[in-house]
Amino acid sequence: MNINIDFVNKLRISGLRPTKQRLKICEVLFNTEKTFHFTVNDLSKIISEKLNQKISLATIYNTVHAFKKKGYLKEISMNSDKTYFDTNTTHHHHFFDSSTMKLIDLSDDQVEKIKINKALPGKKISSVEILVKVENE
Amino acid sequence: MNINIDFVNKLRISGLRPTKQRLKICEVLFNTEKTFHFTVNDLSKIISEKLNQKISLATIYNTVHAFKKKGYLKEISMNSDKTYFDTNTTHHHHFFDSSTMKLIDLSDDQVEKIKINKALPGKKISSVEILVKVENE
DNA sequence: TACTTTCTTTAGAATCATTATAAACTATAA
DNA sequence: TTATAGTTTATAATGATTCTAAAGAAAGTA
Repeated sequence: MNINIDFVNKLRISGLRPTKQRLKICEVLFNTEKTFHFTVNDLSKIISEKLNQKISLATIYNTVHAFKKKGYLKEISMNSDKTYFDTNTTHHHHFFDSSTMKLIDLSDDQVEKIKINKALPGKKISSVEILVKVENE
Repeated sequence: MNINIDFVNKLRISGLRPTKQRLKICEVLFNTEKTFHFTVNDLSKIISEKLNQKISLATIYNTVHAFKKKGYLKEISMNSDKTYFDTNTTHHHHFFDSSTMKLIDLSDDQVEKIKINKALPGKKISSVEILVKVENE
């Protein structure tokens, strides 16, 4: 009946209480087939402008960080004054279009296997991410 | 005689006046075999603490940005609250050690050729950078 | 050399993203 | 219920970076 029942469970399983703020944020982030990239500010605007809801900025930060910690969001490595998050948590890469300042997914199978011929003693690799910068031709 | 004569020329050729602040920053950044990674704050500390010189933070920002624009410095793509720069402007990659929060160079020839099987219409690739995150074993 | 123009430096203010604080509120379990 | 631990919130604080506008320095010209 309620589409949110899944989110309630998901949150509970993760040890996060299903508050209405978190459920609303889940709806925005995960109620779509498509994955997408956003900043905290983007998310805040969607909630206040499109949905006419009021969730404190602090809560949005808290929630995004909690979701990231639980593995429901990924932080994207690139330099920008803002931090970008990605609802696609599978292993993948990104294009960054310098002309539009937009990120575009580059799935792992669209990149031929990366082989790194350097090891750091006592360290293990936790991730390998490619950032491909593009610009208008 | 003066080692700085090179920097004076380099700056002039680039259309930047060789001021004493810029020459001092050149010495710190380029007067060594080794390339290194730094933040504006690191650079500022080296100048004030190690060299006992006083260069305004605004000037350091200005200079670093000017050098980056001229291609003498590269900005490193990774998420951090701070912006990292690299005196190694050749095409290369990085390890980021999450345990120590330090960057380590990964030269281009230590990575087997990256092939990307996705093209974005009307866009051309300007760079391909890999960030390998590592942590203690 | 003297003068003029343009560039540069600077301190301090302003901005902006993010985090901390601490009080009010709410979900949950007993 | 009622206690407890987890959450939300407005607001203040922080910290990196940029802006501003005035003083200073380099380069060009006569």
